[in-house]
Amino acid sequence: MNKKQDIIQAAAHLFAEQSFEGTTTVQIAKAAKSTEPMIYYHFKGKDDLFTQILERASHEYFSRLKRLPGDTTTQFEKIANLISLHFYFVREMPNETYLIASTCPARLNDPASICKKIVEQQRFWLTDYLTICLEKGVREGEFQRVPVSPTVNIFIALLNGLMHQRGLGFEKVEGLREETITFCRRSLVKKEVTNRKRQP
Amino acid sequence: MNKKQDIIQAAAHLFAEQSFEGTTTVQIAKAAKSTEPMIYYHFKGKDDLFTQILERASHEYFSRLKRLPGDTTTQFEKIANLISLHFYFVREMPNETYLIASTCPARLNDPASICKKIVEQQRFWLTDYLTICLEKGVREGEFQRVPVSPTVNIFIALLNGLMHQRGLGFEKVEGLREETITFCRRSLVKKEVTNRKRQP
Amino acid sequence: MNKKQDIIQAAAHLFAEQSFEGTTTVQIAKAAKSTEPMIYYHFKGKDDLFTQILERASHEYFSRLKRLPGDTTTQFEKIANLISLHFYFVREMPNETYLIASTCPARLNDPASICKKIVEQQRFWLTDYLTICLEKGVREGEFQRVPVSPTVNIFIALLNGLMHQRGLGFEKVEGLREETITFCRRSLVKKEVTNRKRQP
Amino acid sequence: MNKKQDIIQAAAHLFAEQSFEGTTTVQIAKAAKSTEPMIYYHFKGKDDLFTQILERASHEYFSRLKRLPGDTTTQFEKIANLISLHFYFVREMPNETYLIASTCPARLNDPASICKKIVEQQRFWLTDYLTICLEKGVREGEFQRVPVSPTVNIFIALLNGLMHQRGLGFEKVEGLREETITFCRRSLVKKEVTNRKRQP
DNA sequence: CATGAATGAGATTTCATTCAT
DNA sequence: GATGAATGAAATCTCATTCAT
Repeated sequence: MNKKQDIIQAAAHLFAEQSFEGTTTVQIAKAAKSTEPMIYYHFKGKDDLFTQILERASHEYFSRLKRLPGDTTTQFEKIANLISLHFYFVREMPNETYLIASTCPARLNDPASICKKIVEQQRFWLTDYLTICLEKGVREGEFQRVPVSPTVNIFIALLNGLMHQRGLGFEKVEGLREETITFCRRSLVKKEVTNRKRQP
Repeated sequence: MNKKQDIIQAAAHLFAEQSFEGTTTVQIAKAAKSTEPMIYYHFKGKDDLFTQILERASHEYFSRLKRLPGDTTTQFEKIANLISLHFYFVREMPNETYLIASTCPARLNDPASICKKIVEQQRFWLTDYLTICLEKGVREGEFQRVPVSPTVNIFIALLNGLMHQRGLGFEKVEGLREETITFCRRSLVKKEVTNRKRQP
Repeated sequence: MNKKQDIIQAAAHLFAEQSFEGTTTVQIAKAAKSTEPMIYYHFKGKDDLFTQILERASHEYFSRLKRLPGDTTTQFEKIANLISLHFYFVREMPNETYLIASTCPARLNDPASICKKIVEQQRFWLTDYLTICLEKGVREGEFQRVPVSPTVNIFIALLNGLMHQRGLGFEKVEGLREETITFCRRSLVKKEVTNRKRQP
Repeated sequence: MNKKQDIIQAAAHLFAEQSFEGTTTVQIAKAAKSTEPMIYYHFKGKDDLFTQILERASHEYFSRLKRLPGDTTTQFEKIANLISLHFYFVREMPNETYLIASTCPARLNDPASICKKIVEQQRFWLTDYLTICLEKGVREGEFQRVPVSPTVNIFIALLNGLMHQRGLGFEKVEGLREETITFCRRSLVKKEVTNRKRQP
């Protein structure tokens, strides 16, 4: 179980850095301090290795999404949690995040690929989660009167952009998570409410 | 000059869909209804073809950035223009946008690649543009007191996310551009200012 | 069209000598005085090359079978013709004959293989041809009262055995074709008839 | 001694079905419900396993040949016995028969292989046996005046064809053995003799 | 006897690139 | 400009064999 993990780690790293096709099995073997046949001992092939990496990563990602608390006092807290989750995920699994956000969209044409499944599931889940938040928040007067559907998409784009941090050199920026949340709060939450909360 | 264009178009499309490494010269030739040797007649090689596509695209992108008006009445207008520019660019050159946003980050390790140049230049330019906007806007009381550096990065992430529309299935969403601008305005521009502007 | 023929020739020879799996593409390329990629230029792969060889061979074989004259004066002539045909075929296309007779039966488990098709077609055709001959010959008093079905199978076994000459070292045996025919005539054709024919 | 037998059985079956080269040690191990290292515990290697299978089979085959009664009343009985022997052998050891008849001829080029030994020995033995039978039978007036050498080869071809039953779908044909003998008797044995034998 | 893991050698296949025409 | 054929280099994958336990 040791070598297999090494291979997965090495491959995830290389796939994220060089793309799936741009990474050779020799490179993976070398990076994992193993040999090519070992890859084929543990995996059915390069595709399978890729699939397993993405399956692990997406499993972790979606299980985190599902574990998000449903009983927050405000709707915005839910959105803040969602943003934080993505920041933490990027930090803990940078390679995997990058694979999901970047490699997957490029592979949507192959319907057999897990990529299609992941991207669709992610889109569906985020849309669902955000739609409910926004509708409730607007209805209950917590949020401004924003049009739900486009706003949902703006959030998805933002989260997706944040998942690309690795390629954008955001690692060193301090306080980005908190500020992203604040940025969104200012846009969504009604002024009066915010002020009242902060003033006392 | 006809065939060359065909090749560029075909290649841009395939590179965006399958990544650079995942696309073969045979595929390009076939998609361009031409032959492999023709590719080598017009380009030095696959790398050169890729480079030329990105050069054209980035040239267009940066020249649009540079043509952004510098004499707007408000700072937010500048930001709105920047957002709009990205929406228009994505719509007009979807493949190229995708290449810049998605393929490039994966190729930052190769220092010879234009990718590095483009990504760095883009990051530099956007940072510069947004920093000036935000500092001025904050200083002049148009914007709320946002911390400049993180906010700049949030914008970059958002723009980057928007450039991935192709992979996110945003094509059908109506009014996304306008709503993105509104979303950012609500977050940045001081209420009083906005209200004053709109009320009279 | 030159190199392609060379490859086919070389491959047919090697496949017959060493079996399909026992023959490597390097060997084929070398024997054809060509290179491995050339094989893949002309054929989809080793399987395809094998398939094309067998298709050519079986096409030739079956078209010869179909060209057998139907208007012979005696039924035995038909059988003699069938035997001769196999001798000539073995002599002209020894490798291909060997492939059909020897490689094919070993590949009957793969239903996608042409092998299955060829073997079944051959069996069907020979059975048909021989059954008609024998039934007619028996009915008309030319042949002795032989049970048709087993006799058909004996002929098929005999023809199959003759197709293995290459592996049995029969090349040098003189007069084998004629004697095979005579052997079968003696067994099938009624004495009186034979005598009458020969005596006058 | 249990596992070793399992391996031999599994290997014989697979070799017959897929050829030696087309069968992998993993397949053998799996089919024998054992593991690869077990194969190497019992055999020196794949070659050795193959050799042992063929040695057993050919030993059994040749010892049956040698046990054929030499004191029959007629020469044709000897031939009938030879034919029967092959039928029984095929039925009892179908895989092994197939290996001898089909795999061996394809491996005649490798002089180290037992295949060469078996094929040559078989050919030699059958030629010897049949030649003596035929010469004696002709000389003593039991047989018609057939040319010995070609007729020997016809028999060898026929026996060889019968050994391929497995690949020809003869399993279901009833009475094939008896009819094969009758077929040959009619061709060889003088009418008068036959009649005399049968009439009283 | 038994097995999971490992490996060197080599087989099949792909691909960017070029040559001859 | 254009193309069919060719090729060197390398990528993916397989497999007989062995090691450590």
